[in-house]
Amino acid sequence: MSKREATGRSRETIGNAILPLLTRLRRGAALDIEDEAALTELFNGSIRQIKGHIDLISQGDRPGRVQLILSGFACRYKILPNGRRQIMAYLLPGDFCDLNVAILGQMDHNISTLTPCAVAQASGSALEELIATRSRIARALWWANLVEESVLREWLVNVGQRPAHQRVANLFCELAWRLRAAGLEQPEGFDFPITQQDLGHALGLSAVHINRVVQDLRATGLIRLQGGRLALLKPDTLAEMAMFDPVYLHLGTEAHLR
Amino acid sequence: MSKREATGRSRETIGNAILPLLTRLRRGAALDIEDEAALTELFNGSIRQIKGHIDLISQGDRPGRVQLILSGFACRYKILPNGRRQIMAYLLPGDFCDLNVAILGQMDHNISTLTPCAVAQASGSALEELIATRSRIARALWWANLVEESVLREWLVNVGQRPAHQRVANLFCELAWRLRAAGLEQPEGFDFPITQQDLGHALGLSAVHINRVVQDLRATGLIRLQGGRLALLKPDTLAEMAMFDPVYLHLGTEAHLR
DNA sequence: CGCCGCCTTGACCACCATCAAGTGGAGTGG
DNA sequence: CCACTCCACTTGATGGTGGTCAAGGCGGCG
Repeated sequence: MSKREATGRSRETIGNAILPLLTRLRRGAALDIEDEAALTELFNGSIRQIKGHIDLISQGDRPGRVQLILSGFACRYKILPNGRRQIMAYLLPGDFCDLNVAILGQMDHNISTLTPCAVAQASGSALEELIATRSRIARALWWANLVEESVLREWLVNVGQRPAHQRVANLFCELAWRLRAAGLEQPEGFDFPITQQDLGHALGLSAVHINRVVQDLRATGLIRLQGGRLALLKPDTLAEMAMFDPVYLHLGTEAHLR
Repeated sequence: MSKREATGRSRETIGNAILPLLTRLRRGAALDIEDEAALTELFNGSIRQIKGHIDLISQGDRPGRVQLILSGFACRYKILPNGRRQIMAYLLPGDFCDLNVAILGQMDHNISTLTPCAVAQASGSALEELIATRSRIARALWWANLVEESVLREWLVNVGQRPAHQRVANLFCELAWRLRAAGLEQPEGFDFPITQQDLGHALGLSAVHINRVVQDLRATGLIRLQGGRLALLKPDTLAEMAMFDPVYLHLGTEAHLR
């Protein structure tokens, strides 16, 4: 979880890989064709293919660039002096890694890949200029940031108030809804490459207990989870027992699973 | 915690009550005299005195105004269908209540006072104009928002990974550092009007257990907590046992307690 | 083929929730 | 001035949720 980056770097065109970002921003702000072109151009041409379990940026860094996940899963996390680790967000395609560091000045946590990822990067100054000159883009980025904060609040509720089985079910629902919204749903469920260890670190539970809960959810026919794929077999039942209410995801009214 | 507001409303001048906000924003962004005057003017003239345990804004609201805490304590919270309550932030003087709703469009949680509060409000459209025309102010507000998010991340770490006594100690440290930074420190500690019930709701612990932990902290001479006042008797020892590292508060390098 | 990471299952027990009863101070009304 | 109420704090007893430790199975990859 903390090898330092030693990875391929290539000049590919970004192509459709920017789509998850654009479809998401469209929900929250009115972008015109030029705005979208400017964003696409911003991240075009500097794409890196990064292996799993590599740090993208670490606490204390003051980078002059901003990174965007194009494919794969990543996470924000902190490690305490006693070695305990808390994951504070899962980053899916279309999520920014470190927009905040451009404003805050310094990273106060780490970001690492969970799976192999394609990551685009843009220079901080180019982004700053876009923010200064295109107010719609500035607003859209702020909006995306606020949605992330909203998700974070719900995670705190989850860890603070819900028993283990509800926590796990809730996270499964959230990821399913988000992946669907990003257009990453597939006939037989979703790619789900997160280990039970990493689920535990996100939910404040031990890997052993995650396993027992997953067994239960399987036994009651609510989910199928095997071979790195997750399918919600009874999304409504699962959402209800988890007290999952997708409002906090700010996906808009049209986003429903079934 | 959910009476609806029925409170005095008066036309006072804001005077020095705006200072906690300005001193905080100065840490994160360069504001000139005109910027500060514009912010002061924005909130001037519409100040409400609100009693304790009154909702300032509720989930689902779409208000056309933004509220700022001038004095007193408030909190963000959510209530689950089963009645459990999670506090997601304590709001101190100088904190915005609902800046995010101006961008997100809809509140996804509630805000209520914990004690009697003085609250200033500004119209959303006036704020929007300020953001559009004064880029330094826009940046400062975004910065304040990101600091809040950083605090939220640390709360998740706290609830997810730390045992009860560290959680409590950590929260005490955070509030002491923040109150000191806001200029609200007093010779004999701080005003600390938060009930043990509300501490529990913030930390994911029962009020009974909070009480036992507080007893321990008192017995070991680390804190004094009585009569609505809190004093950290051995700040360094407390911070160390709590694994408290104030970096996440983004107070700047000068902010140390002793 | 052999190693390594992840998943799985069992045994044990600690931390913390819940329930319950009692104390004490502040405010109110007689 | 005193009874009364209300709320926050306090303390004890009991039990459950979930952590820790340990060992074994299984699949992927070098």
